[in-house]
Amino acid sequence: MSQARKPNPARRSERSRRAVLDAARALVSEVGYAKVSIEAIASRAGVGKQTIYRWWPSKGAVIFDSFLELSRGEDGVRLPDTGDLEADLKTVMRATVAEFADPVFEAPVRALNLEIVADPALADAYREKLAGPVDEAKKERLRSAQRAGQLAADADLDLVLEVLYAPLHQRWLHRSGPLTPEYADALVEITLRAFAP
Amino acid sequence: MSQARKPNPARRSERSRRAVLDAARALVSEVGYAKVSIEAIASRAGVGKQTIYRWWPSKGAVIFDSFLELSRGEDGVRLPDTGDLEADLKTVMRATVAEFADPVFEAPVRALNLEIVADPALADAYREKLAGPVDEAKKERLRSAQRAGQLAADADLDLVLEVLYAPLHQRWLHRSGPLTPEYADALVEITLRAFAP
Amino acid sequence: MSQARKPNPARRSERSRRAVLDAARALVSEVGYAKVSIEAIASRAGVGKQTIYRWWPSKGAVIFDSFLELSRGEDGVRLPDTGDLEADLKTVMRATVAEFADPVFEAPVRALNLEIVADPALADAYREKLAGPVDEAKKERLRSAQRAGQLAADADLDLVLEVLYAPLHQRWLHRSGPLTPEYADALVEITLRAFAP
Amino acid sequence: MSQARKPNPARRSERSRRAVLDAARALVSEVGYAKVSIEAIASRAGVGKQTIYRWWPSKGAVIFDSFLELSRGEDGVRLPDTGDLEADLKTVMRATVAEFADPVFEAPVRALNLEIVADPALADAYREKLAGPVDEAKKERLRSAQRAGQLAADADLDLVLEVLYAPLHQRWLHRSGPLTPEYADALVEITLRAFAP
DNA sequence: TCATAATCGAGACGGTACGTCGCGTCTTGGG
DNA sequence: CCCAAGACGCGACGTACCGTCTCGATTATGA
Repeated sequence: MSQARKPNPARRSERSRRAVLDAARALVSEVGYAKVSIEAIASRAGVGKQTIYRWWPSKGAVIFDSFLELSRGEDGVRLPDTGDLEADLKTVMRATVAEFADPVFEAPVRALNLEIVADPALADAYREKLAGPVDEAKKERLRSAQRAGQLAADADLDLVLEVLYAPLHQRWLHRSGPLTPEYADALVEITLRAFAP
Repeated sequence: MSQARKPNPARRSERSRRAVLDAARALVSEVGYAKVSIEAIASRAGVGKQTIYRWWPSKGAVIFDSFLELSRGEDGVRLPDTGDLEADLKTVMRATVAEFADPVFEAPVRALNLEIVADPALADAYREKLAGPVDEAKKERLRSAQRAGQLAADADLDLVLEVLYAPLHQRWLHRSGPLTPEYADALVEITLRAFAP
Repeated sequence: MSQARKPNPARRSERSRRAVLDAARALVSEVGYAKVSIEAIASRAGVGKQTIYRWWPSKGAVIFDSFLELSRGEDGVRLPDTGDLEADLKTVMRATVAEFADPVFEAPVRALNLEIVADPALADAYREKLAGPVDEAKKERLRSAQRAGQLAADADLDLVLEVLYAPLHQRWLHRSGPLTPEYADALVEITLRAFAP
Repeated sequence: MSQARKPNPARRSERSRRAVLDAARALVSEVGYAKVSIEAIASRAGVGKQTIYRWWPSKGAVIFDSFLELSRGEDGVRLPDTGDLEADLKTVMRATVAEFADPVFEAPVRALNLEIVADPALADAYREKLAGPVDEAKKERLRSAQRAGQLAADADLDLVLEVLYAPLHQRWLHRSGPLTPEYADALVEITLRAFAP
């Protein structure tokens, strides 16, 4: 039998790992997700193809990892808490809108979304590693608001986040409308009205 | 100069067109969007590859067109209007939830979403040809509700639709939570509260 | 049954015929025999592909015909007859050598030879329509020499021509040596010695 | 710049090389030179197309190589030397005539000639690798005859070979006459008369 | 301390699909 | 009925990458 070779992570070359992830990120920005090939990543990284196949199961996984790498060290995300929920959320939402408007984020973030839609395993990893911590921070802020009586005490916080963010994400993904600060504000106002105490 | 040989649509073979679209639809269902190749479509359709390249710019466009074809004749979409907005919306939303739960729709609809995210041109076509008419029907129902005083008269109807549907779509796309009738109801209630007169 | 359609030559368009042959000749010179396509000939000639397929059985036949066309009117080829066979033959052979050295003849004549080697039907046509008349003129000169006692009376004239020309043709076809006036002379001398009375 | 990826011959797979050449030879015999495709060779050889393109520049080169392969080990070609030049040459020429009459040789040898006429590089390789050694053996026999006073001491041996063989080759290539033992004899006699001491 | 085993770069391999070219046939509309 | 135009099914082209598979040449322990 062809023994599912298990490489020994202890011997893994850190230098190669970084080179691969850096090359992956650069290529996604330059040519777009669909046109990135493992061959190109290996070549750009100065790495043998086998080294990639040894440590990652798919192109999507490599690129996903390259995003993960970016967000390392961003631990302890924390939302502003001035006591004024509406103001705080508008600050955050306006920042999100601005981020999406940045063309530098366009290619990689769209690539990330493609992977998530296409691959359930990556979707799981995304929720756990990337979205999870951020969502938790947001929910923490919402809980603080619940304690302050600015939000229905029995509101389903996951649902609140969906109502708040999903319209924005969809509009960006589908390019179905402009992403403006006013739009950010409107989403906050609507959400707060929907989940008012 | 880029030549851009323009085929003469008058001579286009209707038989080939149908065969290609049918084959495309079948293959997406059978093997999934990513694994469908133009070669396979041509072969299945009993058509030369050139015939596909002559009339469609990309695999995505073929598959997109195959969806379009499905929804032809569905003109005059019309939402129920019993006078009770909440009940009507819940009916519609529950139906939507059920549709998304149907494994037969899984592959093609996910494929459609991948195309839209990846290709602006297809996103435009989607909004105009597929989403547009349906959205218009929904907005018609909402306008009726506005006249009946069940919805804020100044509500931005596009926004209402986003708040109503985007959470559902996102949950499905990201597989980030269960799609239940209760979830459908919850979205309707929240939306109505947010946009109450 | 699919009736081997027999076109009516009476209705044939002379204008198209010329255009095709001219285009064929031009293309062989420009891109070489192998790279000439019927599609290109038709396009260059401003003629429908069917018109070519209607009147010629193959690409080779078209190109062959284009050579035939060139040699029309060259009727009554006649070799010089000064009474001195050796001098006359040297004149002719030197002219032949010079012709082969002309780069303008290179592509078409090589193409012609390729056709002849590859296609027995064209080889027959070649012998009958192109080589035949010329060979007959040569043999006429040789017969005159036989009468003058400069050549063995029982010499097989076809064989004489082969000994005279085949080495030259082969050297040119295989590029296996230089084609010089001295070479032409040498072939004449050898042949005359071989077939001396 | 033209990149010109150079594969590393050290890593070349001998098994693939043989399989390709064997397949090429078989296909030429079966369907004829013109109808052999690289795709068919690769498929028959159980080899990726890229493996062919990596090591050979053209279909002609593959097929040519397949002939070369056949003649390996045929080193030390040597003509009979009974002391009687005329008898020896007739033996050899009759054998050559018989060879050309063999339908098994028809397709491949004609293919070889087409390549040589069409491609100067292959013509060079032909002269060096295939014709060269054989010609050298023939010239060796002729030198022996010169020493024995059966041939002019100052005869240009390349020319002798041309006069001897070119008529035969041409007759076969152009199918312009029958190849009989008598024809072989006649060529020998003529040549000996032409180059008599 | 050194052999020894895994990882590394490189890249050849059998394949699949790409997007293009040309084949020979067929259809359309004009003269 | 011929003609120009050109769409059609088909087959092959030469290229790009896929994922697997050797190759030496470094490492980096653990005997």
